[in-house]
Amino acid sequence: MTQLGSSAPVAAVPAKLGRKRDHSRDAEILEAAVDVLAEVGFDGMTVDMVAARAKAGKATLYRRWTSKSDLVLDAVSCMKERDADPAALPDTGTLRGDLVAMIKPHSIEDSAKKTRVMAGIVSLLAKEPELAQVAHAAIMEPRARINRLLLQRAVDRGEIAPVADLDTIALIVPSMVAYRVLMLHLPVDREFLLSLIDGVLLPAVGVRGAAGSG
Amino acid sequence: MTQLGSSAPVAAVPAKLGRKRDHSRDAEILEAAVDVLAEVGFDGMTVDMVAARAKAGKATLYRRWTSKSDLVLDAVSCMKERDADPAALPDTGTLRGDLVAMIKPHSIEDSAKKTRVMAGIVSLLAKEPELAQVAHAAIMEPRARINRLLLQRAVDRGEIAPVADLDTIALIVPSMVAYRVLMLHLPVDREFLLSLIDGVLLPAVGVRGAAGSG
DNA sequence: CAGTTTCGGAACTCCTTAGTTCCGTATATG
DNA sequence: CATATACGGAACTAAGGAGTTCCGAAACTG
Repeated sequence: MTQLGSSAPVAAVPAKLGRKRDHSRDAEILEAAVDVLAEVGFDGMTVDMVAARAKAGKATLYRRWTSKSDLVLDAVSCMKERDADPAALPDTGTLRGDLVAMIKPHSIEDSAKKTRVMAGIVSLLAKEPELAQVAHAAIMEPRARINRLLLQRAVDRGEIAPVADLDTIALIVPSMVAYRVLMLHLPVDREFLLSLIDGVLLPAVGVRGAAGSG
Repeated sequence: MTQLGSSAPVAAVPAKLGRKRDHSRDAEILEAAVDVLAEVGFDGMTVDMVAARAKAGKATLYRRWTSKSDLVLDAVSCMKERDADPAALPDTGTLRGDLVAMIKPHSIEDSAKKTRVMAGIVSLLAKEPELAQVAHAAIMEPRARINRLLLQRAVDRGEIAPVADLDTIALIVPSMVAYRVLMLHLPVDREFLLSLIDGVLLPAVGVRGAAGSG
């Protein structure tokens, strides 16, 4: 029945400390599953691949998850990090400054991997609505959430006019990044993200930047 | 070797007129393949499914295409219609009018199906660069091309300022439609498309529409 | 009306992979 | 040291699907 929530990784455990059910081992296996998923997709992925990558036996995987689908569902849902603390987000005083400050090599790499995972399960989503929800919540929504926050702060400080459709605006960059990775198979680099910010997002919210004039 | 270009559907043939190699039969089979692809994706699709849908024998399929991949490659590339004649595009005098005139039930349905096909092969694109190119050219590029044309006309008539990044702007709507269909599994209806036009695309090119005011 | 060709369809082979079982080993407990 | 538990790994079963082969039936050819 591909039931989720069966295992919550806890970490904060030194290393292998025994032969009791080791929940940090779960996390290692799930991480291996995510890696394989990103590389070959759900249908290209075999349980043996995941076991090998995690240096585990296939039996171990089936002791912890009931099926391949169950494993993948858990792996995807565990990709969701704690929501970023709003106080920890950049606060440069301008919307553009905040958006640009979000562009870091680490976040680009992270985003690319998440998008590749998404690519690996896209064809499943139609059949598995539960996975669709979990995947979106874990992979796509966090970035949109941050964008909504930055935009709302810009509205609150009067930098931009109130936006009618904040949810849609916040999806511009994630959508176009996903398109570029999935459909075009082009890399997402700093330059591309800057062109989205300056050429699409900021103009769309009424900021006339250095790019627009002709 | 998954070679393409092996069959060009001709149509313009009354019906079954003989036992010579019937190229309109190719088109029927390819259409069946596209339908199945849209419904279950590449990995969910079996050659038997396609044969059954086309009321053909599996042997017939293998007489015409060397492999499942070959069949799919041909099917996807045959989805590309002739490029729309620029003269046949709407010409209402305003960019918004042209964009809205492009929203027709037929085109919405067509776009949804194309996007579902794309979803069915996304995970393949990483392994099959040839398919990636063909799929993009057949499925995604035509719509972007139309958008580029409409935008360029608006620039030419002085309605909007010259756009630095026309290619990117033309991808806004296709990207966000794809995102909505693939990731969110929400329907793409007229209302959503209008909200993209008025809430994202037109603001991004500097048209202050009726939607923006708060 | 023979001869030819392609057809639809069924039966078949072969391979991959999900899921199971078994076993020797390593570690913690007492 | 004896016991119990979970482990990694390998061998196994079962099912599904790609690709092949064969055959009787249709329909064009001449």
